Amino acid sequence: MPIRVRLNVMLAERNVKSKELAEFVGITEANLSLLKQGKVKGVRFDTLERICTYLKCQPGDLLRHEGDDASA
Amino acid sequence: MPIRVRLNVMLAERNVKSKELAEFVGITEANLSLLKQGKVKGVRFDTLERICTYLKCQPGDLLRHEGDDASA
DNA sequence: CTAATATTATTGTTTTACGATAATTAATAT
DNA sequence: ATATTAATTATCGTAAAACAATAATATTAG
Repeated sequence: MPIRVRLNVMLAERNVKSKELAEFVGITEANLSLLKQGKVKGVRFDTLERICTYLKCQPGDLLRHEGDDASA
Repeated sequence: MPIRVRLNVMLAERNVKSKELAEFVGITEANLSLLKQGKVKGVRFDTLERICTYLKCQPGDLLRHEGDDASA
């Protein structure tokens, strides 16, 4: 069970455009899109940090580890 | 304000040895130590995932973004 | 349709996570 | 003190991948 990137949800909730976040973070829209779609294998902390700063959230809001709960 | 890696705390709380976590995750003790000390610039999701699995925790328990609260 | 936004695709570069190893430094006994 | 264990730090090397730059498609909205 992988780590799920919830950036998509966060952006939708706050009605933040990819472009403005990408500009603030300092990465291209293309790469931000890949991150949003969960198509990257990892993330650098400085990138994560800037995203958190802009969205005023914690890494835990963006990254979720699903599948270790024993809720039957 | 950077991302703080709280792995150190988590291991201490659960009394987990670096060696056993390193073996489970599939990385060397040396690299796990670097991650623990916050001396890496990023992390791969599959590594993060295995750590979360072993510690039965969420990424948010391991990574914290500090310094964006406006508690005056 | 047009226009704005977002995704995907390509190519290339640079960064770096990580392995492998060894040495050093704590701790924890004995 | 001295083993024994655990953890950190240090080198060197490599493979992976984050990222840039760009262009081509979607997707969505008017």
